[in-house]
Amino acid sequence: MAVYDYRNIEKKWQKIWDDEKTFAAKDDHTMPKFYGLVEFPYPSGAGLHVGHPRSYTALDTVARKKRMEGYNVLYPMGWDAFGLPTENFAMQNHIHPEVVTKKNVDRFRDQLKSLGLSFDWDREVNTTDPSYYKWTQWIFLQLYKHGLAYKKEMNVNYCTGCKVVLANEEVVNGVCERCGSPVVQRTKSQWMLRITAYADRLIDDLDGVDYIERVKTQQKNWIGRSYGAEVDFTATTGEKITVFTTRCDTLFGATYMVLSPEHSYINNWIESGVIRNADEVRAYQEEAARKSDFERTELAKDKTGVRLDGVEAVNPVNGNRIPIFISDYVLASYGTGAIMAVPAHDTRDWEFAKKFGLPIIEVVKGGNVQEEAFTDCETGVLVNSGFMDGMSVEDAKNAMYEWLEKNGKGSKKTNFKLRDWVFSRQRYWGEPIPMVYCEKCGWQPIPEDQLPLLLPEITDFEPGEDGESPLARHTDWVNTTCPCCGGPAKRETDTMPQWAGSSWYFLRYMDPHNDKDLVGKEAIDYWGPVDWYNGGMEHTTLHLLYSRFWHKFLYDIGVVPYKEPYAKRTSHGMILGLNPHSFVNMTKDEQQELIKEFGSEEAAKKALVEKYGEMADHPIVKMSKSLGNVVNPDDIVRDYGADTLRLYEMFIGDFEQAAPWSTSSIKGCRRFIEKVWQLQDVLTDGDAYSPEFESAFHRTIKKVGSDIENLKANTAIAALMSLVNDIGKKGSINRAEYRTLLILCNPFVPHMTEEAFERCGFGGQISQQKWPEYDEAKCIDSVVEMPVQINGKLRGRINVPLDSDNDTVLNAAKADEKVAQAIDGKTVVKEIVIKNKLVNIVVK
RNA sequence: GCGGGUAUGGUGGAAUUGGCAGACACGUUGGAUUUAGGAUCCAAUGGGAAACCGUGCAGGUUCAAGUCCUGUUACCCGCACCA
Repeated sequence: MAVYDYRNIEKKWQKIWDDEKTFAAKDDHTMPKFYGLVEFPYPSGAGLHVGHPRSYTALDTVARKKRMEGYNVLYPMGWDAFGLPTENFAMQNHIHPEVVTKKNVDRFRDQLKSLGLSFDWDREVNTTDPSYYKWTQWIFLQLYKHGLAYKKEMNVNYCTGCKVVLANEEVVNGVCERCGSPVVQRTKSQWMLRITAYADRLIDDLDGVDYIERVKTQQKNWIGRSYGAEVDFTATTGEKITVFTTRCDTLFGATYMVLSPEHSYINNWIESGVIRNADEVRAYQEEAARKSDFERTELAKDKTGVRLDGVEAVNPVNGNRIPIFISDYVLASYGTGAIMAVPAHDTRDWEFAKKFGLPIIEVVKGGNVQEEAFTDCETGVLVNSGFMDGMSVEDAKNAMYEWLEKNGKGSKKTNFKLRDWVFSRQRYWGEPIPMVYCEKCGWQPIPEDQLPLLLPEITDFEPGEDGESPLARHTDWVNTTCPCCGGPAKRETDTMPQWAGSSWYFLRYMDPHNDKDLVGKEAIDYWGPVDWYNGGMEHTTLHLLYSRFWHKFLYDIGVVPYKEPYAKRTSHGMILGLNPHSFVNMTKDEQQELIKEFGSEEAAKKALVEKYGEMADHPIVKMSKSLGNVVNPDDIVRDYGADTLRLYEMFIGDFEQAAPWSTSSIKGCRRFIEKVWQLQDVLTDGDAYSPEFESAFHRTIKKVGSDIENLKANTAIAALMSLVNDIGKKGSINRAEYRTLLILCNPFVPHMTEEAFERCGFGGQISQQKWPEYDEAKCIDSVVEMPVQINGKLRGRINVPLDSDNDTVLNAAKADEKVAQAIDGKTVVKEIVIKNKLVNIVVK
């Protein structure tokens, strides 16, 4: 009996694949290509998580199948290695981040290789490698030269824990996405990238790519485009106050105006003495500034504000004078920082008007505006609106656009929620920003032939007191000469954010060793774009958006020949763990003990929640060190084998859905692999499928193939298990059948199938074989079993030849004993036959 | 509040166009083998004694509904005063 010695089998084949470079992409550009990509990991000190292999294995099965189908496959891997955790670890342990990074990368690489993933290791990239970040810096310089990188004094999100500025995307519920510390507002001079210049294209070009729908909608919502108009009101002091509105049709209903507390006019008015309640206004402004983003959202429901006493605004369409308020429900950073308030047709304005006793004028008929704001744009009809009376909302908007243009009181305008990208970090372990500041010449880019601008070797990584970069202390590096005038100048000491290197890495894989260009023309013409990119939903509004932006910029300057980096984007669900503090996950004994202790199940659960917090109520949670429910893939590889881990991760459930890890379910996958392995012992001769299994094999080939392409590996594996169960019942398998079976299993179970293929002497390596073909006509058996229903209830089954006509089928059905019994003495009202599928006889 | 998603046995999950609900697997139970445990193999396994009843809940369309329509609830994810 063949012994399944998975440890030696897996070691053996991993070495062969490595030595022979079995999975290296070929230079033959006449072959059809397939570029599959998974998000390269951040090589953390914790090592690989069982979540990583889910994505990697899924595209690995695709890559392996595509190779067997004759594609030249590029399936690369690399390291997104700049970032805070490494720097923090380095600080605590007094080791240079470079050393830490190298150690972590080596560990990750070993772990990935132990999983038998068919990456092309010759194309490994590392974002911290100077030959790589040279090009990251080069792209920054191009952005600068094209006016898309600029320095700005601005309010930024400052993480009190990491002592670093964060992008909007990195702030979650007012706290730092990474460390959870509160985020406060600070004024700092920052490098910014003008991603907003690409806002329209980042939305519109989504139409041309094959992304799963939720990614598209999430990006669209994040970019937040809205069409409207800017309307010029006039202050009684003479200034023009411009507001943005998407509902210019309601202009006649504006009964007050609101400015954000930060609006620039306010200070002018206070200083010139126009405002009579200056103290009150000042106090409100200060209060608003003190509130963190978090508090501002917390108090979202309760509207506050102060009326400016002494100045009013004039509505351009009817000359009405309306009061002006300041309130923090109007954001300085969106639109013009000022709104016209139409309480009758906007919920927030309505709440504010009710609180401050302001008039509510209905201008769109359809609701009861004294009870609640009427915001429906579909059914309403304009009233109290002069020349627009009787129009629909849509028509009124157009009429108003026209009126505004004609009278010079405003114009159409599109606004976005998307903000420019804060690109500076006051940290050491990132790409230096290749800019120099000269007192005489201002900011100057360093000459391209001086790239890469290397990170200096330093030993003190602590951030400076007011959040200054540790590089700022290293004056010998900071002090340099101006590339423009040759005079003394200082280097930028901030570094780029974690997201920089990952914004273009997919291009470098196509041509990783090119020392002249970011990517060679021939390489990108052949390999681009990425055919299939899989990654986490958490990157939708970060990495995925940023990298699309950079790619579009590179397209604009002629570096890449196509507009969208990724033709297809899919996303995997997380692998979750069991919560050891949840009552339902405890053993019966533990539960009994708790019930004894607290009196009842309810009381026990309550006690657990008190002890461990709300989380105790959730049986399935994210894996975390503190809960001790983290599963280490190394343990699974050691105890069950890489093939079993791979098969299990693919079998665990719907790929897009989160799934709880279950170590006991792994056993079933291991059993299946052993079953397939043991079939070697019952092999018989034969160079064609045996008649009894012919249709089963054709069907399975079809199903496994299409399921892999659709990320439905779980059902592909189920089909293979069914087939193997049937073969097991027969007790033998012929060589032709076994050969096909091994190839079908290979994408999921690469090591065992290679070994079995070799032992059976089928010739060559399995990964070099052709993917089996199926014949549609042979997928169906010549005899079909059809269920027979009476009044929709199953009463019998019949076996009839494939494609039998209705009469034959009905006669066979009525000949069935149970069916005949059920019909006996009743009138047949209707007879329905669905060819090859089902019979339903309706009787009364 | 807005946007997206999910709901099927004890568990993870399957079910082309509406066409046998519960594939496949875990777990459980019984049996075989074993000194014992583990491993393996065989059998049973949605509920119910049965008629029947069963896909979050309430209706509807249909010969036929997990799937379509109307209403509703719970949970998850994203955004959150974006004018």
